[in-house]
Amino acid sequence: MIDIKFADGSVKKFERGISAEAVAAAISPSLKKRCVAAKVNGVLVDLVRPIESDADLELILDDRPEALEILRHSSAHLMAQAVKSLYPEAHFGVGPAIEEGYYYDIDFGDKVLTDSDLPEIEKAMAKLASGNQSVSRREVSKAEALKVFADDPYKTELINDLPEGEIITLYSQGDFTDLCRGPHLPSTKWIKHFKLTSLAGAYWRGDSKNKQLTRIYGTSFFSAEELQSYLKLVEERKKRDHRKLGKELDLFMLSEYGPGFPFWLPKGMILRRELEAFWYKVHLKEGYQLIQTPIMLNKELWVISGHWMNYRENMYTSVIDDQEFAIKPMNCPGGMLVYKRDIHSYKDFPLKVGELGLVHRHEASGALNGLFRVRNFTQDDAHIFMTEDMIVHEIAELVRLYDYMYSVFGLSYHIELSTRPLEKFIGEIATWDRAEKALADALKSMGKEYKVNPGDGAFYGPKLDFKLRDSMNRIWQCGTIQLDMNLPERFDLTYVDANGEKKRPVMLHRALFGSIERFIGILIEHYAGAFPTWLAPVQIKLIAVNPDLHKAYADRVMKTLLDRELRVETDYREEKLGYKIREAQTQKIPYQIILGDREAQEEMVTFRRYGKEESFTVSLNDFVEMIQKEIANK
RNA sequence: GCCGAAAUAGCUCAGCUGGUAGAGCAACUGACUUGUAAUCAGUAGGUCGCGGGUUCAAGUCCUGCUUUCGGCACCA
Repeated sequence: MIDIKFADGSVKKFERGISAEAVAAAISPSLKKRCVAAKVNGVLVDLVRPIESDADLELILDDRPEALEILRHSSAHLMAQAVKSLYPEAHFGVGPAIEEGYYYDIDFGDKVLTDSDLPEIEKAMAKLASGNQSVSRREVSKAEALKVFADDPYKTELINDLPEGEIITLYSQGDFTDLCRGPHLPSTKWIKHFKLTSLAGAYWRGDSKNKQLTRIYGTSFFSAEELQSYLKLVEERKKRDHRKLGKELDLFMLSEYGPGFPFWLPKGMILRRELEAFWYKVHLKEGYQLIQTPIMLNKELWVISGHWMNYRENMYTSVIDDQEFAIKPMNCPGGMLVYKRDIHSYKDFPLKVGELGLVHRHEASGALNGLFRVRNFTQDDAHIFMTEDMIVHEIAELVRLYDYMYSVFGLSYHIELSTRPLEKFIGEIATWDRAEKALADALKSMGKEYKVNPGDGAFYGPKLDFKLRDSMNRIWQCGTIQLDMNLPERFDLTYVDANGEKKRPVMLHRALFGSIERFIGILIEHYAGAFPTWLAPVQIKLIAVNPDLHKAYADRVMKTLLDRELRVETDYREEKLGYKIREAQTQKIPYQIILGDREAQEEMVTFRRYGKEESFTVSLNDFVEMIQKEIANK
């Protein structure tokens, strides 16, 4: 007999070699029904794995995130089984569970799979799943595994890469066997609510030098309701797509004459200018100085900065008077020149210099995506020069600033600290260690949680990245704070210390929105195009009930609102009220004001908020006061 | 850049196996004179992304290019 200790601390005796499934069944049949897998001594295993000695046992029920991952992983296997039955020539790569589902990379040989082939695969999956095949696990030697997958070049490659002596496991269901670490569901009967979602090319082992396989994406849930609500979320994201809303709300456009170079339309321009005005205002208050450096600078500058060496393929260049020039992909080299114009004293520090700088980067054509990935964009950049002992305090100041700015938009975030790369890095390891510690200390001093990404820093220094979560539960990397141990050296930046000696300053690059263009794209989707009043391109729509009778009063109201710097549009068309309301609503204008006899007689306005049914009648002055207060509070 | 798909009126889309284009919305004109999410009627609007080819005939088939979309790779 062995002792099984449960998560609640209780201990029970069972026969040696009992499975978690049998343990669950012994407790209650209903528990067994909901069991997907088990954690034995903290290790996730199949439900049917025999437990050979005393162990801590945790049953993984179907409401656990781990359970969903197992379901999806098993769904990927089921899909592979279905594909194999339909396309016997197919060779399989890898098929993991991912954030919102699973995929499998498959080599179909000469056969080109299209979306229209997916339903057939789905059908085959459903048929196989309903067969209630049991899933079995088998441990084999490397030689044996190679024999099983002798005809499968990708699996063979994977097996060959496994360390000698490692226990290799195979999972089988019906006539299908896959190389897999597991764990898996005990039976395919669990897989009921799934869908194949899309098809794409994907490089074998994620390397663009390798052959491209066909990747089939799918998702899977334990209940029909969860699948439905996921599909609804996908629909909602599509509705909020900034490319679609940008077109519908006349914010920006793209032209095939300039792929990746967005055009800002009048309404988008207002949004953009409001955002920038806010940024300028806050940064001036924070003690930043503002500069603007040229778009295009001589190649020699980029040689000094190191960009010419490392990133030349992504830079646009041009020859002017026999001299090679490059359009800036980053603002820092220009900023360095500004710093060097003057002699600096330690008394000037921290010196905070901001720039909304338009940069150009030649992104791969396939990477372009609306405002999210463009070839020219405006970085809300700043460079902070200081002494090393100021780092902790300045980082803390920045985190406080970011915290405030993101909160204005209702965006939550988490921070990731990326540390020194293992190979490609410059400078002394001791300096890196100090810099990394300074970043971490700043966060700790503020009680901020953070995740460490070891080795993920830039070659010139460690960094903090701010990952925002939007209203659709997606993560966007926007803010960044990077310590740069490279440029001050390359540009020979100096300051004069208290002893009158020249010293090397420490420099920080930082961006808060990252790219103004991209951030606006995020805001469009985050707000679903219904911007808060301070950002809305049109804040108020004035609708005259009967243009003939009420236009004069409406014009007076408009003048008052314009005088108060509110953004107003009028609708004097000879249409039914409902028609005009509807249009204002679809344009997501925050306030609609209805003006008719009742309002004209007493200098009143009747307003209705976007998305709300009720309307309120107040004096024009009260309305102005209310909306101005709202705008001021953001 | 790579794999796959797509491009038709300002927008959203239809156009089957080839027979020189169609709807709804928007625009314009007129009627209606409107009180909270689409009043009615009419008019106009297109080198079917661009080039080449097959054919008596191409939006439709083939081909090159451009752009877009879904991914992959990339993202200092």
